[in-house]
Amino acid sequence: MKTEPRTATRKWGPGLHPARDETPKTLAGRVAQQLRRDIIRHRFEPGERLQFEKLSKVYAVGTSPLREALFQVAAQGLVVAEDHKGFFVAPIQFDEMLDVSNLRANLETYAIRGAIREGREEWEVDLIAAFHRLKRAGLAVAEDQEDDDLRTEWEDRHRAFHYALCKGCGSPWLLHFFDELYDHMERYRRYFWKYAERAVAADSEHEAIMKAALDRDEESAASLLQAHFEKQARLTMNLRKRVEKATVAAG
Amino acid sequence: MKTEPRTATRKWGPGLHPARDETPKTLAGRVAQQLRRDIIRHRFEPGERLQFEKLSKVYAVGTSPLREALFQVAAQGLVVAEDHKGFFVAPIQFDEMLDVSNLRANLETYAIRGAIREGREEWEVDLIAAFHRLKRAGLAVAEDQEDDDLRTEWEDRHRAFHYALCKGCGSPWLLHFFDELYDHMERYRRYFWKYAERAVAADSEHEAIMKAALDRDEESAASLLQAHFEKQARLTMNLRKRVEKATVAAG
DNA sequence: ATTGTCAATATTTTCGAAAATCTCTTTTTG
DNA sequence: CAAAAAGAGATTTTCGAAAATATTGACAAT
Repeated sequence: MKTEPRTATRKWGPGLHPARDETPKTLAGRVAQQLRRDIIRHRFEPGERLQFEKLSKVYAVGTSPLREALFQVAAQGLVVAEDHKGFFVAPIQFDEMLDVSNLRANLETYAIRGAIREGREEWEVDLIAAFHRLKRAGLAVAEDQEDDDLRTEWEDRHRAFHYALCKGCGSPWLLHFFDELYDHMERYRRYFWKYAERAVAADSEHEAIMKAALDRDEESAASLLQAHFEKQARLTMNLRKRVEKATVAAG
Repeated sequence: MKTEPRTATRKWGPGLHPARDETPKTLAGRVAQQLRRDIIRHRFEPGERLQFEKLSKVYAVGTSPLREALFQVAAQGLVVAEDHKGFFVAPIQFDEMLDVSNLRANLETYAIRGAIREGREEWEVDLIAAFHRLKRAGLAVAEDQEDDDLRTEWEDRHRAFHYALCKGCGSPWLLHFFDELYDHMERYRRYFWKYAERAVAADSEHEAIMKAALDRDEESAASLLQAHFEKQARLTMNLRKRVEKATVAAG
């Protein structure tokens, strides 16, 4: 016999994504993480060209790991790749934002239903904890609406809350899509920070959703969550004209 | 002025995926396509190690494009990447198959509802055409159940039919997830060909779904589609024990 | 016998330069 | 003068070798 075929240690589920918190052990992975983060936080302009020479300096890596990182992020849609032409930061498009929002609404209501049916004690505990942390962050933001670090903390906890809601459903694929979509949504939300009144008034909605979930009331939880998404989308679209005016003026 | 910032030409939507039919202009893209195809068609064993030296010869490319291709496919979950350890063909896992199937059921029923509400004439025409092609392929397969080329043709048309069903919803993100999930599902289905009775008896279900869709009957279409998925999942799971026995015996 | 250490080997990862492709300007042609 | 062609320059893509990391097997210690 030649070589005993080694097989993958990781159990199963989509992708290579190193479980969001893990630190990648390769340059390529690290750059991918940074790049993702930097795009979400608008360190690059929407549609901006991502040149190798420039990025090589910014991230202090050679072309190989950079290229690999770019492909990873492109697979997620935060970067757009065009053969022989290069890579570009994904544009900001209102139509896409609505698409992402609608799909999230569908996915998360589906997930919460599953979680309510199958979620175990651990799910409940994590959910309550996540809400508590979100609530605290919301209060902090309300006190100082200009502090971007506080807002970032809120953003992280907001993601964690929604994730906790979905987690009990036990579908790795759904959670994978959740992550991909949430990244885009976060990017859009941050884009609107610049223009929106700084207000975090959604905590009561979050609380109501959580309570319905803990009561194992599938219908209430699902419809509250759906309404939550629709309301946020509506609020955001109200900003549309203002933003478009501002960007036109700036460009 | 320095450089007029070029921006991406592609409008928007997820990813780099070159619209499924387009031929990539780079080696990396071409290899990614081939690799995807080869994994779906089981030219590699589940869990098998994908070594650079070996793959370099198989696809006749250097390490750079190969590596980039691997990352692209890994982002989709068909390949699993482990830092400094290499790449592996995704394992075959029944739990995952069920997960994929359930999520597809949710996504496609959601899509068909949207399509029924918003789909235009073009959607109807494409759908009818796709069904007709699928039906023809089904008849061909029924005549010679051993011919793998016929089966492959059926498989392609089956994908096209489901895609046509969803397409009218007008959500690029949903269609993107559709593609990713379908690839996995096709891989699982092909895995079972080895063990299953060769029968393509689902065409009547497809026809019923299509008719409900064309009648713009959201509820019927959605529940028929849901039932379609559940039935297929049930049938497949019945094979589970047989397959497990076979693989244990082989290993 | 089992565990631990170390060196040797195999493999992945990264770099730097060559090749291929695209972009933009200039020149030629109708 | 407009439009096509050609050439120079910039950028991406690919290759081949060097560096970094994992794996294997031998040998020593408990």
